Amino acid sequence: MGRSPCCDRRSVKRGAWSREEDAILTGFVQRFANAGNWMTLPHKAGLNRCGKSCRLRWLNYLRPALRHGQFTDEEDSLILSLYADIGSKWSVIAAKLPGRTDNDVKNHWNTKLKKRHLLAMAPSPTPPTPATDSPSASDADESSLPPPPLDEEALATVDDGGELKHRSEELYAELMGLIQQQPMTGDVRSSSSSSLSSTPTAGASSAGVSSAAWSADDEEFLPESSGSSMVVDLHDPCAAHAFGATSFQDLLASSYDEIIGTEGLLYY
DNA sequence: AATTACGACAACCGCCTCTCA
DNA sequence: TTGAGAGGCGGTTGTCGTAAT
Repeated sequence: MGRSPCCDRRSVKRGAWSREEDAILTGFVQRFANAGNWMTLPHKAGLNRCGKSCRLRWLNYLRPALRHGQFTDEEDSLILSLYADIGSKWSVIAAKLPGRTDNDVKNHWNTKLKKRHLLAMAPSPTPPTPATDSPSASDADESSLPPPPLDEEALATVDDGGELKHRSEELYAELMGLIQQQPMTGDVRSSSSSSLSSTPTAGASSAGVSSAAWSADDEEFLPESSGSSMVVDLHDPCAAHAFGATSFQDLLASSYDEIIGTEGLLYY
């Protein structure tokens, strides 16, 4: 029996995405958000990619309002706290971190936080003396470490007004406050006009960005135009000529940095 | 200067769940 | 009710840049 692959791996391109592919995918998703599904998108958009790959690229990298770059201490603490609470439910954890994807959180965990988590879990090689037992007594960085993780039984004992739950909620509220104070400019793909709560790809489950889906039923997904920007039909050769290029491939290759606007639309 | 080790992150893989005919 | 297709998700791998040797 076995499961048939979603696409022929031999016939589709794999590996890193090019700028041109990004631009085509972004333009297509923005323009035809309600016109189909991910499996048919590559064919319609003229991309030689697997539909799943397109979806992943959009969700993890091209989507508006995504935040790339370093995680803050508050985010680290929240991730560690949530991991201790629910485990490796990266999509759930990412939903608590506006602008972060489950892949981002997962990568961050595997490269950094996992070690901190293991260090925190590891038993001390020597029994702690009363003098060194107090928090942050031996290491200045200890103060940034999360509290020791709790197992499920322990969690069950603190469900009502438990400190862990409170701490998690406090951290989240603190994080939200910090994020809202930050100007939205500066990040390459941060949206200047779309708020985090109105992320167009946010699913109905209120899970936030990580549960985003390009759903044919999602009528609120991405407006066709935004503000005074122009939306370009990538398949219209006349449009390409209007911008002084023989084709959009040429156009995209020559001016990618201007093409990808703050909302991922094709701006000019 | 060359090589190795490591960190960061993008992308892929395969299984599971959900939806719909 | 059921089976196929699509989406969602967690685990894993690949690649590239940089620090260390």
